[in-house]
Amino acid sequence: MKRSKEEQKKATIRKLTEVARVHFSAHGYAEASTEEMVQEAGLTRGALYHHFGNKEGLFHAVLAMVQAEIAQQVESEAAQSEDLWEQLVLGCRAFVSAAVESPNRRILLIDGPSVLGWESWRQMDQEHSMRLLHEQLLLIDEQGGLKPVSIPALTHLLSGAMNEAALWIAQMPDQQHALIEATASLRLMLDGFKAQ
Amino acid sequence: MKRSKEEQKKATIRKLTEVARVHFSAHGYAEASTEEMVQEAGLTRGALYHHFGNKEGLFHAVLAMVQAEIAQQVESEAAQSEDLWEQLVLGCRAFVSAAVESPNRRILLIDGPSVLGWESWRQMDQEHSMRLLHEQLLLIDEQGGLKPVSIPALTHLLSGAMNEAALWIAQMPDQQHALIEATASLRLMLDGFKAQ
DNA sequence: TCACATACATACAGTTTGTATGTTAAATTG
DNA sequence: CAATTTAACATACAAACTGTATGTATGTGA
Repeated sequence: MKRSKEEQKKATIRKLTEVARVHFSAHGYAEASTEEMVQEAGLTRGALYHHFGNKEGLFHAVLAMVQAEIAQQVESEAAQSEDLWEQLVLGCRAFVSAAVESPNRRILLIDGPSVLGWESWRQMDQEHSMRLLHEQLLLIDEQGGLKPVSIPALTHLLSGAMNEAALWIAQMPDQQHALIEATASLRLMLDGFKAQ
Repeated sequence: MKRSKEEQKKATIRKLTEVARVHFSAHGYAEASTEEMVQEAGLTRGALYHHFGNKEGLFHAVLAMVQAEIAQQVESEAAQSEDLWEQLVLGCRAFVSAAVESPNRRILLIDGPSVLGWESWRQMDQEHSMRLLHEQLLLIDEQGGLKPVSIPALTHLLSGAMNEAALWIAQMPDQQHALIEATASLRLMLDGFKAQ
């Protein structure tokens, strides 16, 4: 049984990120021990530092995975409608739903900005979910669907609102109901920007 | 020169929190060394652990100070108007302005949730700025000023939007202009909830 | 096939947090 | 007012953790 080096590498990276995702989301970045993670992955810390440089590098890779997953869910959910505005609402709800999930929440919303710094975190977001939000708002604006407003400012406000919504929902006893309430509020919020 | 123990205690706590606030906001929680902080305060780590229990306890005290300061600024700014709705807008702008400031931003918005956990952080917020926001929304609602909406959900959405706005503004080249744009967007956002 | 690169493992050093113990001065009490 | 206690620290130490330097084995290209 001899795997090529490339296969080996891919497998190691995947195993480590998967294990790390669990530890980071369960215990938080600071409390997640590199030693415990590599042991659970059947490796040593040598492998971690070889592939990711340091602990932060591993976290970065995990966050990238989370971001990509969520963005994909948002995109496919938004594609359910033909109407630009309805796409926006569907995408927003999909984002909140995905961000609430425990394998994502802490990594994406709590530790992400703290570990990588807000600017790095934001840049990653720009390449995933936030990009979708921004592009959608631009599309709507092009068709005159928005009141005159700074699109970047609006994008950030909405993004922040949704992030907080996810964290709020996560700790509510009835999450399903909380999601409905948050979505309703979000819809009204969006209405404020709609050109009549 | 003999100070009473109570005076000594107060002075030590104040000195430590002040130094810690600088270190936490400049380097972040994880990179702020307890040894460096107590040295700069002219003490040893014994004093820190005596008064605050651990590093997290010190951070908690610093964050409480930051929260209290900001809440006071929000409250006094909102008091400039008689109109409930205008008070809300003024308070929101004051909050963003205060949260942008570098002695506050990282501690309040980046490291706070990560270090204390979102629920503890949120609970502290509930006792300060967020309480003001929530009460103001309730007041407006009592007078029929709001569309039918879940006030808690709305409170969180707005709070999240403002937090993100502060982080966005902070890294813009022209912060003054960014604050104006964010405030304008926020006003539209609030308009979405206004009963006509 | 032979030199090299890659994917790790191992060993070690440096830092940092937290705790346990000691010390001094103020406060309390008999 | 003397004796005792207690609070505010300082000091010393243990444990954990990250990062780095080095070693090794295996695959790969010339």
